[in-house]
Amino acid sequence: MTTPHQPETILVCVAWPYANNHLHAGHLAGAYLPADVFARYQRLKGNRVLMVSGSDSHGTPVTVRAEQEGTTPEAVFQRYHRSFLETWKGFGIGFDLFTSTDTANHIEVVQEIFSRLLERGYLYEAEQELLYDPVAQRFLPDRYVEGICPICGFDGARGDQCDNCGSTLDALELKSPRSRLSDATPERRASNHFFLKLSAFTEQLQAWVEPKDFWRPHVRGFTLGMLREGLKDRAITRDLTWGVPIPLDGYNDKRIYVWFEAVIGYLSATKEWAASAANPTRNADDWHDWWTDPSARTEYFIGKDNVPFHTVIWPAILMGYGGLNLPYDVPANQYLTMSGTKASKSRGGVVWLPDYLERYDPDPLRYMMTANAPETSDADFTWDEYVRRNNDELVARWGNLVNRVLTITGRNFDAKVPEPPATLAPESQALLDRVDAAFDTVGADIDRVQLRRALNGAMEVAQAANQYIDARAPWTAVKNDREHAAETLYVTLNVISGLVTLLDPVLPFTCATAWTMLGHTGSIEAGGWRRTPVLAGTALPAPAPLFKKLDDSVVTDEEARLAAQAAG
RNA sequence: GGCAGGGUAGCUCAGUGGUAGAGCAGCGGACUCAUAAGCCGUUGGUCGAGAGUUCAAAUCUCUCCCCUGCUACCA
Repeated sequence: MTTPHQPETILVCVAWPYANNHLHAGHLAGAYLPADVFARYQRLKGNRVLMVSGSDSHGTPVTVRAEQEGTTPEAVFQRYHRSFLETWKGFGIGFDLFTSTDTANHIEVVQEIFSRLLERGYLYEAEQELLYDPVAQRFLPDRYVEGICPICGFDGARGDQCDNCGSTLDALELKSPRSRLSDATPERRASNHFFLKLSAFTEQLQAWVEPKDFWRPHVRGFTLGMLREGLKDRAITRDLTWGVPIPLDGYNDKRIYVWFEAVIGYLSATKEWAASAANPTRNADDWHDWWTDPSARTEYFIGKDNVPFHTVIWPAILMGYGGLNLPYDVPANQYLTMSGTKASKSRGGVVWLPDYLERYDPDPLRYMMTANAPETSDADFTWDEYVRRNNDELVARWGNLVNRVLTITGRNFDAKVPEPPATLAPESQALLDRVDAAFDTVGADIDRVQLRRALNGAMEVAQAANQYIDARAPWTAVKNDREHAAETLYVTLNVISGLVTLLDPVLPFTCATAWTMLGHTGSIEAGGWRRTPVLAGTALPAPAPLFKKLDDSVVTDEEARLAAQAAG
């Protein structure tokens, strides 16, 4: 039983992936999957949801990859942008718009924000001394410089940090510095840049974050700690030619840098969507509904490495600009580790998503990553656990429940939903009540982005249904008490119907199949966040298993694949 | 070094003041509709270490140890 409610307006913002490589399992677990589960639930609930993100086409990694391949940043970005779109399709990540930072609209929005912040005195120009690679003819970010650590003497320390002793460094301190791009010795050069006056927002940010007691402890704690230490102004421009141009004369060789510009993508994507054919009203001003109506919720799904940009820098930009909604929540996930090691685009040893889809179905990975999501601490992915969850939980507990009930009904009741008695037995009514109540509890969990708990709550109902069936043994009753069996199957089919909707946010592909096997027409989403009743007499199509049981050889095969990848 | 998160059964993890929990693995049992799945029972933990507060602490305070991440020109 769900209570009627006013539809909410919710913007689901998801991190913008660097378009410099394919996506791996860590991306999915960290941001894209939780965002999609959340958005699917909100749509089922009848809320007005817009889910946006896009490829980050700028940034050093894209440029570096292009140089390594002897091609252009545009070509690199285009290639991986297409890969991302395929990945979303394959895993059912339902963006309303997945654009990129390489659009005229985005550039316009970024420049408008830049100009207003400059006008208001939140940007200022100052000179800074940087390392320049004379061979590659580029200024070097700290981490692209290597040299001898001034603290421990380790040769191979990066400009930002020494991997040997863990010290935080300034690239200018390194002894015998060399560029990681060309091996050349970098030279010092002064350059003028625009700085964002973050220091001006410390108190305002503190007052904003302090009451957010519903934020995840690691997100809120990290943010408050950072504010306590005090914010330093940051340069938001770079000496580059690939990026958003500065909207002033005389800065042709400089660009606005990604960390300032990419977060603005949430706003520019909303504007792009509003003006596009995807918006039913075709009213370009609709972006206001998500950004200037204070009742709208904006939720940001990101990995923990992205927290400062979404709880400090982006809010500061919004405060400086004025009149736009600040983030409601930033449910950042921790990391997904691969058999104990951190997933990394560069280091390998990861499960690449396009590769996964060539061999397996999307729902089992969606399930596994929701059940074991890195919500409070890092979570480990192992193929052993993947196979176990698939076989024990999806196949055995849930898929088998559907299959056994549909099979018994098909064989004994002419493939039609049996007629229940006028009054249901107490245990029958209790089970139906339990499913209906789960819509409130599971829904509340998803709304707070406690997806692990939500999924667990739904799966407990599946377990209760198995217990109910076992206790009432319809396979026996069908021979000596048909009415008893009819009641059991009628009730269980209805419980399954509820479970299909409860599980749909996590398992959209298999739930769509199960939905039709229950004789329902239309979409699950149209049915809403409630148990869609299965009516007596409805014809049931022939059932088929929802999930495939996986052989243990999957574990050894995939582990060998990972090992080969890490070695090669 | 600083900051943050975490350290609970063999494994993956719930559990923020009131007699230690789930799933899996192990062991035993009853059933047989179902992808040999499902169900019942059971073995197993000095809740990282120590001290403190309390009638009572996994849960609050302090110290220490270990793991992970961040430390702001990677985003």
